[in-house]
Amino acid sequence: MNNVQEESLRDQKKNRRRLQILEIARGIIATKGLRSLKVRDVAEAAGCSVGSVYNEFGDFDGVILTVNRETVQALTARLRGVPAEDPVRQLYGLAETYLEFFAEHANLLRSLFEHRMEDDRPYPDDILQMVMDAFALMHPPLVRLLPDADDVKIALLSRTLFSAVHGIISLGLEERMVAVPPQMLRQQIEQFVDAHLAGLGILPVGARKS
Amino acid sequence: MNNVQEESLRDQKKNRRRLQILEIARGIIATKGLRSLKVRDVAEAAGCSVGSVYNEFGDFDGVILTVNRETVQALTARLRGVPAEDPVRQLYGLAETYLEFFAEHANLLRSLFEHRMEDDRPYPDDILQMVMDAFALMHPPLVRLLPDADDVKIALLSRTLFSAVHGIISLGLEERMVAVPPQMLRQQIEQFVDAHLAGLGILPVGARKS
DNA sequence: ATTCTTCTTGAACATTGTTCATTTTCGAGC
DNA sequence: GCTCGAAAATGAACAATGTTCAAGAAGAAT
Repeated sequence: MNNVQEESLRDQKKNRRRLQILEIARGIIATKGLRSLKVRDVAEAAGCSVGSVYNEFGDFDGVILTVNRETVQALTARLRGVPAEDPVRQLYGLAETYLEFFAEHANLLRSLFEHRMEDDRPYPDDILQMVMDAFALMHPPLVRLLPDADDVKIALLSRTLFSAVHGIISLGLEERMVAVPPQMLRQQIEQFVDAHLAGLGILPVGARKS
Repeated sequence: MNNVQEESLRDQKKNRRRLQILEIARGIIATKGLRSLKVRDVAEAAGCSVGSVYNEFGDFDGVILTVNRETVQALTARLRGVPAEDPVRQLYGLAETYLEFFAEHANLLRSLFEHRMEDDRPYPDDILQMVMDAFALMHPPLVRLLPDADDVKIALLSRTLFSAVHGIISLGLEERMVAVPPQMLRQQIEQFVDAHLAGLGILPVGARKS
């Protein structure tokens, strides 16, 4: 069969509109929060009817989930860009990059972590898996730093450590909680990772100041 | 003036109904999640009209916020019950008690941390303050363990550490994320606190095993 | 050009938060 | 006890928003 997608005019329009809807939805979530996302607003801004949104995404959750999927993809791409030469620096870098990304896209991240499905339908597995994979990015550097440790334990440690960083950042950036003044967050994160690595018997980065 | 509240029949009914509404709303949130909470369901279960719910709480957010307020109060009460003899044990106890409480009332805690107000109205200050106070409960034991440290730094450390524990627990208990197998969470938390305290130069609890 | 398939539309419907004129209930003064 | 005014309760109506679907439009196939 001929897989050289000779895209039909119909498909072109469909794809263009799909991207447009997503861009608009993402913009609304990012600027005004998930709770302000309304089907009619999206449809109007995209210049189509509400029915088309449903045609394309099944239901409104479908739009949200697609945005969330792209959010975690963007996050993963950013995290993968952290240099891996030095494992300790890599861990710092992952935490700080997560902080940067979260600060830039706070509402998108909240949509990813806080959105609940209607009824009790399960969250799509692929998104869960991608989040897990992102949180597992601390695994390789930890393996290098703790070569004698059990791999399963390191996997757990990776998720625990990343979850801890996530907690510090997500609460710290929540202006309503004012848990930590934002300008201090980066420093707090650094000290936190520092102390934790020291507790694991790993040399702090201070010993190798550039 | 006579403050010996001789409660009128009217006030009795009002208070009884208020408590009833809250109990029903809390039950629905706890069992089916915040998203399943509907005015009409609450009103019907409480045997009154929807108007009465509005009379008592202003709007529906008022019901949710009142439940959230009581949740953080209950949490604080539980955390205050952690023995304070030994500061290290106290820190462990706070983390484990938070885990217990979160596991028992996961949906109520999620309502507390994830609920967004309509429009952009601010979250009530008193609730924020109570959450902050709860997260500051690690302050006293940390002061005892780090007597030479700056008090402001310890305050930040307290919130950072508690936020980290919160992150580990909230993601770990999120079945949809399956970040950490629940039965291992307690152990993970223990190891986490352990490593972090060690990193701060504090003797691990192993050195003082009972 | 005709037909067939598919997509689009938007009005209608369903659900749910909110309001408010009316009715009911309670308490105070007689 | 009765009456009256204040306060509360009511629930129908309204508003906002997610969802469906019959009818029409647009593109593809012949």
